[in-house]
Amino acid sequence: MTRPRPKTRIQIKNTRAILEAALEVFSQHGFRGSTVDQIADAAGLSKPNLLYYFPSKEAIHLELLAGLMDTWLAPLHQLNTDGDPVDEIVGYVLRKLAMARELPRESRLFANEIVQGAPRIIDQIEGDLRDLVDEKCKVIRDWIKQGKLADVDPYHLIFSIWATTQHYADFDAQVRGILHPKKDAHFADAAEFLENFYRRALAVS
Amino acid sequence: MTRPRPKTRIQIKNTRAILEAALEVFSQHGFRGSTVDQIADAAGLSKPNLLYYFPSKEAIHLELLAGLMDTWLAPLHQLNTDGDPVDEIVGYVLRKLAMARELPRESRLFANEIVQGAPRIIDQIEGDLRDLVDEKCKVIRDWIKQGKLADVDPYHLIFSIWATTQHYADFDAQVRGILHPKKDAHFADAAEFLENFYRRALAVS
DNA sequence: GTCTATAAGGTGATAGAC
DNA sequence: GTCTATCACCTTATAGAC
Repeated sequence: MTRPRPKTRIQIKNTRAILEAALEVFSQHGFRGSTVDQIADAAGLSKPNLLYYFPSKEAIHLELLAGLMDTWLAPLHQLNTDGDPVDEIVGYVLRKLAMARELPRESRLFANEIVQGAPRIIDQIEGDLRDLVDEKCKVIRDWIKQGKLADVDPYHLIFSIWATTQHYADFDAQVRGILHPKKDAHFADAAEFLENFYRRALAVS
Repeated sequence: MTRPRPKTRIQIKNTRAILEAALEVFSQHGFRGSTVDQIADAAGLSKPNLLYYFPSKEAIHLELLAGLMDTWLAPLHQLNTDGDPVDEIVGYVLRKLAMARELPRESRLFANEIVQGAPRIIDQIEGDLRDLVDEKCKVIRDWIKQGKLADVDPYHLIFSIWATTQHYADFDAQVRGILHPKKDAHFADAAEFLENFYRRALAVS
């Protein structure tokens, strides 16, 4: 029941192995579709041993989501008030696209959770995430007022950036199915498309 | 085992009730997260009675996906070679957004399936869907050659349209969480944002 | 056509030996 | 800390009465 406190090297190693395995399994099958057995196998532990480290399947899922929130929000955090507005937005788009390429499992973990109504994460969405988005939307509004950016709704701009970039991680199976056998390394094409697209759409005319 | 062939009124009614209930349940919890019990309850039938109409849970899921493919593809089908290119693309965007508003369950049904690797639908993606996309991408390429549209990769343009519009259905929980309590009817704002956005990005300069 | 009852196997979690 | 064994429950699907 009580989790081990004074962490030995082996405890740290096993905890990490469990979280890594859980990310792999949860991102692929969703919470309900994943079994403790699968995670234990992937982590190289027995089921009871895994449940010695975490009290329940839900506890693993929660720790994963909470632990990844910072990584998830980092690219938006970096949006810099003092930079060139269009460059800043494009930079955000490209950072987010890089994250979809490098951390697709993390993206799908969140996608699975949100598509199903975000039951285990709604508090974080209406907390840290909303606060950060509100803050950055004010910055974008200022840029627009100063005539440095086309007049667009900042919230829907951010939604569009999330949608277009995460699409390449979350709907990877579809993207590959459509592009196959034409293209393999489609991320470079996506980056070029998105950069040009956002530059054209956001430039003041 | 054998499904009823000469369909009586009650059989038609029950089959429809099952598919309607299955759409509700599958779109909310995914395939693995849904139980036959839930679907039977939602359809107002007993579990054995439901399994008299469909041989298995998977059969219901398959019939749902196959039956919705046409609806799913209709907005892209309507893309008209002879229309004004920018208007045609914007029209497609708005039809797709309207579909996200009016048929969010259908959108989430596909989203759940694709996020998890599209195991039960990959053939349709690499079949009908890919053929249609290939066809329409040729049309878009022609428009670009004729100088009627900005030079963009047509495949990634279509991906961006899917992403930005379906986002409002698939990630509804997040959109509401961010916008709450500011806005309720955000679809009108989304439509305005997307129309202006695609017009600016696609106009020849 | 619809029901009750139940088979058959999976699943989260625990007990207790080592 | 880790294991084997097991419990209690859930879930898909079927059998057979009505």
